[in-house]
Parts: sequence; C-alpha cells; structure tokens
Amino acid sequence: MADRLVRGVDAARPGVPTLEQVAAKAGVSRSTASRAINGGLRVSPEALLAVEAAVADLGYSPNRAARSLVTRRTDSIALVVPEPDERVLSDPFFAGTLNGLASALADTEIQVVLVIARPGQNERTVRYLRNGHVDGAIVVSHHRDDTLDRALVELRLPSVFVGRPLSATPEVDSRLQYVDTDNVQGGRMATQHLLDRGCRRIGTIAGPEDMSAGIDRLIGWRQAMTAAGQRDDAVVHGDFTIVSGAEAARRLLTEYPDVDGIFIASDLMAAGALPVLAELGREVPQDVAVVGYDNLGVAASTQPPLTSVIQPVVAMARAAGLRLLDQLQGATPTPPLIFAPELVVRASA
Amino acid sequence: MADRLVRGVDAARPGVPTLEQVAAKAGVSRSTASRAINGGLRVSPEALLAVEAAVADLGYSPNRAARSLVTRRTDSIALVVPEPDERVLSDPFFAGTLNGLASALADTEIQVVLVIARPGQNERTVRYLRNGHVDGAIVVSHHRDDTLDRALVELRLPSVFVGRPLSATPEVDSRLQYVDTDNVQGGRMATQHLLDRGCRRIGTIAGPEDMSAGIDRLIGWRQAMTAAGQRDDAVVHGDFTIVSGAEAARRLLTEYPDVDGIFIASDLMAAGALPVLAELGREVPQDVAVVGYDNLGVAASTQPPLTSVIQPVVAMARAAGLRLLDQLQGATPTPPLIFAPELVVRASA
DNA sequence: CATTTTCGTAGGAGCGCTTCCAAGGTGACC
DNA sequence: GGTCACCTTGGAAGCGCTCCTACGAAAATG
Repeated sequence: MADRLVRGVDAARPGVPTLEQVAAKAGVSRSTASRAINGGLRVSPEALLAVEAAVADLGYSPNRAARSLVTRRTDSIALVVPEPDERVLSDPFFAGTLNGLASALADTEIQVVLVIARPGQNERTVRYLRNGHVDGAIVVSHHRDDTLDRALVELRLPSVFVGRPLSATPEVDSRLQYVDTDNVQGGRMATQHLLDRGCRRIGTIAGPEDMSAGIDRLIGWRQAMTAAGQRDDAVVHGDFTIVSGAEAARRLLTEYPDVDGIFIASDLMAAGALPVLAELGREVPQDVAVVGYDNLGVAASTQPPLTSVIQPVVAMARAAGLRLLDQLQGATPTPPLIFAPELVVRASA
Repeated sequence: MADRLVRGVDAARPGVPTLEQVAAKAGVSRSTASRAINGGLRVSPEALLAVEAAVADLGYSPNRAARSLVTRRTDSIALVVPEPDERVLSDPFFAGTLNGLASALADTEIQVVLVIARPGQNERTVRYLRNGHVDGAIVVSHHRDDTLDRALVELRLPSVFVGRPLSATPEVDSRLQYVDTDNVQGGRMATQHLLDRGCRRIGTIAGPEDMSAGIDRLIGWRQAMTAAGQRDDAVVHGDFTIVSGAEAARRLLTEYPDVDGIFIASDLMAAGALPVLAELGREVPQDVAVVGYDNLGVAASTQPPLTSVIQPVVAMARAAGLRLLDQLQGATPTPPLIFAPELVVRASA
C-alpha cells in the first residue's frame, strides 16, 4: 500500500471552512446552520439570511464525506462503462451518453463516478457498487459480458441500463430498468427503405451476435426481408468498428456479388464499407444502396453521405439519468423506455 | 432541495459490513483490523491473516466516507472536462483520455469523478475543487475558456493538464503541470512533408485561435513555410469539427484556387474537407495533397486515407495520470512533459 | 388569563474510520 | 536476573456532519 499521501489542500492555511465556522460567523448553532443549508426548513428568515451570508463569505461547501457518513447517501452515482478499448475509442456513443447524463444531473448536486468495468474484474466492480460507495448506477450496456449485467441486477442497487442488457429476458424485465431504442424496428425501417427504393437482393453487415443492438437490428432486417418475400441469407457480421466494416463488406460482396442494397448495423462499419464498395467498382447508391445506423456524426461525412437510422444517444442517456433520479427519490421501477428510431435519408440510399 | 433520498442499499438487510464486524470476526480490535487493512504494518502475521480472512468472508470494503473524514483524503481525483457539446461528442479525444487515465490508475484505489465544467459556472467548479472533495485533478484543456485554467493554477490543488493550457506562459510554467505534444513541431512536420513531396502553394485549415493546439499547429506551418521561402498567407480557420472543415475547405479553395497542398489541423476537419475537394474536382493527392492531424481512427477511414500526425492521446493521458499520482505522493511538480509528434504517411499526401 | 400547540433553536450523540497513546509482552543485553 | 528496547495491541478521541431530543418563547386556543 502507498504511504501517507499529501493532503489535497494544505492544512497549514486557514483551510476549508467547516459548518462550525459558518455557524459561528452567522451567530447561530451548528444545527441551525445545517438546517439552513439543507433547505431552510424550520429556520427563521433572519437566521437563514445570516447563514447564507456566512456561506457565501467563507466559500463554504459541505464536506461530502461527513455528510455521507451520517446520511448514508453519497450523492454520487456510478457511470459503469466497459473498458475503453479501440472500439469504444472511436465510437462517439460514449461521449453522447456522457452528454445526456450530464444534462439530466445538471441541477442536482450529484456527482458522477466513473467505474471502468474491466473484463475479468467483475467481482471488484460489483463489490464496489454493492458496498454503498454510490447511490445508483447508469450502466452503458455496450459490452459483451453479461455476467456483469446479471450481477448488477442482483444487487438491488438503483440502476438504469442504457441499451437493453442481454440478460434482460422478458421474465426479468420488470426487475430491471433500461432505456433503449427499438433496434428491431430500426432494422426493419432501414431495410424497408431499401426495399422501397427497389432493392431486391439486400444483404446486411450485422453487429456482434452477443450484443443486443447487434442481434435486434439483424432481427429487424430478417423481418422486413421475409415480409417482403425476399431471401435473408446474405448476412455477414462485424464488430461495429470501421475496420470490421471494411472486411465484412469484402466478404459480403465476394459471397453475394449480386447484392443491390446493404443494411449496415452501424455508421462506423458503413464508413469502413463504403471505400471497399468504391474499390470494387460499385457505385453508391446506383449499384448498391446503403443504409447505416446510429447517425452519430460520421454519417453525414461519408462519401456519399449515409442514409442512417437515428439512435438518440443523448436523449437516451438523459432519460436514463432522470429515471435513476426518480428511483433515488423512491419511485418504483418503471418498465423499459423504448425510443422510436427514425430514418434520415441522405445520398447513400 | 430534494426530499430525503432512499438509501442506495436497503438497510433492512444485514447491510454493508463495517470494520467493527471484521474485527469481531477476526478476533481482534478495530484498531488492529484497521492496521491490517492499511498495509499490515505493526501487525502480527496471525492477526493479519485472520483479518484478511474476515475481509474476504464478509466482502468488506472500507467506507470511503468515514475514511476520508479522518484522513482528509478522498482517494478520488477529478477529471475536469468541458461540457460535452457537439464538438466533443464527435471527437475521440475524450475517449482516448479516459482510456489513458484509467490505465494509469488501474492498480490504485483511486476513483475518477467526472467534473463537467459548464461555461459560466467556473465559480462552482472551482469551489468544488477547492473544498477538498478531490485530492487532485486532471484537466482536459480542450476548451476555450482560460479563466478556469487560471483559477485551477491558483488553487494549489495537485493537477495536471492534458494539453497545454492557454494560460501557460513561460513565467508560470513552473507552477503548472501539463502533458502535451509538440504541436509546433507537428505542424512543421506535416508541412515539411508536403514541401518534400513537391507542393509549393500550401494552405492550411487551422484550428481555433483560442486553443493552444490550434495556435501552435499554425505556428508550425508558418515556420516550415517561411523556412522554405514560401508565402504563408493561405490560412483559414475551422473549429476542429467535420462541418467546419468542409466550410473551411470551400473558403480556402475559393480564395486560393492554386493551392497544391493543405495542412489541416485535425483529422475531423480533414474528413469534412476531403469530400469538398472531390466535389471541386481536385484529386487527392495528385492535385492537392492533404495532411491531417491527430491520427485518431478517422484518419485511416477517409477517402483517400489520410496522412496524419500522431497525437498520442492515450499515452498523454496516462502520463498525466501518473504524474498526478506522483504529486499526490508528495513529489514536487516537474516541468511539462512534451511528446514528440510522429508522421503517419498514407495515401492523401 | 391559563393552557396547549407550534415554532425556532441548541446541545449531544453517533455515523465508520484512522491514529495517538499507553500498556503489556517478549527478547536482548549487560 | 534485571533493565531496556522494541513490537504488538486495544481503548479512546475525534474527523464534519445530520438529526433526535429537549427546551424556551411565541402564538393559538379554551
């Protein structure tokens, strides 16, 4: 273990003001000062004013540790994210989540603690969450490891998943809060758009088979294809990265050279696929129409710009944050909140 | 203020184990248990073993609040980031930072608290940091607002900037820790590469004039151009986003239609510029060679793939984390750590 | 006018932990 | 064998805060 660490703020100086000092300055007792600060109930207007002045004067802010010790709350929530590897690194999904969450918590005092869920360290992560270090958790269910999901559900810690966790079978849905878009419908919409513009031999570059977003979008594609009486065999998988998109496109066009439309389960993969299509002499959208998914920045900047299905990450994360807040206030868990996907038509299809 | 919140973990159940329980189970006093847990100094081997067993058995982990209250440390550091807006959202910079920081802290107990520095709320941010809620801070100096930078420096809170803060004039450098790449040299290298391949009329799409990365890369370009005896007037500015890159490219080619090379200060802007070049009938790299900056994922997937200057975000953030750790252990601040940029040659130049 | 209710306030206990201190036990050394 | 040093240990204080309880004064009630 490390030696004694040096104090964050030097103790030699007057130091951080305490409630005691505020009370003294305001000429009231510690209790009154505390009450004044925590909502001002049962405090006379004069006392309230005096305390507020003292607080402003001293630049006081309550010691969270002390408060937390007695309230048994921490006023902080965990943002549980999978270890940011190459994939997450190039994925704007996370930044969007953060943005939405921040906006949900904007006018609370709640802090966000980043919890990196390292693969193989679930034990540690769960212990951290269990032992009251945070009041709740937002879990970015963007990883392939559902033992963590399961463990979190067992925990009874107020928590909301962004994106349906794979462990969310219908039976346990009620015990489990999540926010997601309807990826099945999204997949259907994307495919239908291709069908509507006349494509008949439509392939798909699907996401990983162990992530709900990957699975569901593929299901949506299947549904649309069978409903239209088309074959649903032209499937290759990627892992949502640019590189995998390029590879997948190559495989797809090799195995099914006659495709005239591709539904690609993420814009990033589409960004990888488009250059390959060009290289193989396919004009987009004339020879092969392409629809992506996510609509997160990259979509508009590909060549040609990508028709894509909107996944409103920011709104989802915001909703997740608000739901968590509700739970922290004691509200009972509500059923999953599913956003409707929307299609943005650009040049690629 | 909000009403009483519900406890994160239900108190009716056996609840979270305390040190007292561990001690009882191990058959030692609370003090001994504490000593055993915090490094095991002055504890007999038997006692140590007994405590360790009890800890494992009970799944104990110390209450951070209680510990923090007495040690006056929080064992957490702030990651101060500018409010994630559109720009940050589509920027993999942040994810990389997180990745690097996480790796630096991997085998410590230190938690990362996300502090969103909202514009116009500097007061609040500073107060939070000042009042001992965290032991130190990593500041992603990726924003345009240097009053925060200045305030943080005043704070005497151990902190490390990722990216040179604009307020870091040579005089205050010593009081201020940061990690950065040599953006001037990076700009020079990029430009030199264009010169070397025969470009003579080189323009630049520079970053914002109020961010050190923007300023320095432009300086580098200027240096290379004047050293080569070329005119350094073909400058337009963007704000590091894709959209601004597209606009800037249009402006540049309108004002200076004879450019045969462009140094673009970020890959994202380059990603916006390339389609515009294509649209205006310029072949890359034949008619106009292009060098980008950052080499963060997008670079490899543009059409054509982008020659770019590596900015090792992950390594930088990791270094920043390690330096902060050093400071927390009492080490004296060290001079800025500057990474050398590297050029990755791809098809665009 | 006496009595109850209400209100604002102060004091004190105690949250779980670290750490100071004194005490006890052991071995080394004279 | 006695003294000293050293190591291990438990008791107790106290970190800054909230909240329970008690209390006096003011307001409302009979």
